[in-house]
Amino acid sequence: MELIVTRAPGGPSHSPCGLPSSLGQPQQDIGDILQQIMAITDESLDEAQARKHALNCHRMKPALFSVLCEIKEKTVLSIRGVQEEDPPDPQIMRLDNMLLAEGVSGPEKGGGSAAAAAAAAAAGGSPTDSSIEHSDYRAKLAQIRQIYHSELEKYEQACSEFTNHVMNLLREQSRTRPISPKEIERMVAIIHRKFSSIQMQLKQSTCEAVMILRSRFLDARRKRRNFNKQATEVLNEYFYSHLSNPYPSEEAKEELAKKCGITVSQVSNWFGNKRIRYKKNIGKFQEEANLYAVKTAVDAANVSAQASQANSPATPNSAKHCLKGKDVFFLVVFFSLSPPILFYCFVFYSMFI
DNA sequence: GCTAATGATTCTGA
DNA sequence: TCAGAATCATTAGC
Repeated sequence: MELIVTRAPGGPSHSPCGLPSSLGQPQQDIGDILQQIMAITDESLDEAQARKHALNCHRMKPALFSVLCEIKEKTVLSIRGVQEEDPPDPQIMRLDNMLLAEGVSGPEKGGGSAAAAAAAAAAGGSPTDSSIEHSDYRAKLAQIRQIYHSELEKYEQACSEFTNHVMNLLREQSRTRPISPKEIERMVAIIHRKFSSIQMQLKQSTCEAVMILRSRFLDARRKRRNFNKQATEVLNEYFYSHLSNPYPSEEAKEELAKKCGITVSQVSNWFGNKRIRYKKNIGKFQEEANLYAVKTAVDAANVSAQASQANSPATPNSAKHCLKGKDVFFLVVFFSLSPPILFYCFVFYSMFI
């Protein structure tokens, strides 16, 4: 690098801009200009503007600028290669994929319908229940989506504003110091990187919110629904009619599940709970046991009566009604008697029918 | 709001 | 692996 500084022949001792045009020695001249540049930051804004203007008009400015360009070029060369393009952040990619899969980012697709449906099935709810759950889930997901997009828009706007501001500043500064377009690009990249870390936090928070929503929705215990009356009756009938061995086989469980409109594991849970609770408090369940014993007996009797009726077509309908009246009677008797007597009553009832 | 009932989960032992 | 036991969380009735 060689800097040739020449004094304007016969020129004034001060430049038209008010700066001393020379100080006798070229080196001293350059040193003075540099000192003035460095001092700009310590000055007030108005003073700095005036000083900037004066420096821009200084006759030594082009020479100094070219030197700075030369130094800058070397510096940039030395750091070139260090600032390579960053590979896409795997964490951001994961978050993006998740948000896309959940329907939070990307096109709206009735986000999480599959999750909602799966959760409804897992909870064993009725179709009506599941549709209510489904719409609830979708509404909450839509809320998350809306917040996410509005925040994202804010960040993007802030990022763009800040980038423009910095670019304008650098362009302005490029008049007094050498700033290449590449440097401006690099600065923009740095700003974007900073903003993308903020964006990542937003994405992470959104993912967490979706996860919480999903876990709440999928947590069957939170959304426990009592089985309907018919299902409970079917299960109780089986339980009390197999009281000596209330352990349904897999086939029986499947059949019960089908009858009750619940899953096999729900049937298993029900029998597990029932066995333990019955064992713990037999007295409490005795009445229920009696009821189902009678019900089973009545059903059996009805089947038997229907069979005999089929064999003797002359039997009048009134007989059937009479039988039903007796059923009621025996039901009353069953409830009013103690369990040991019930057994004999049941035997008597069977014989009588 | 309290309490009993109930479905689900978790832990333990055979 | 399955059943028993304890416990949790929710629902329903008062």
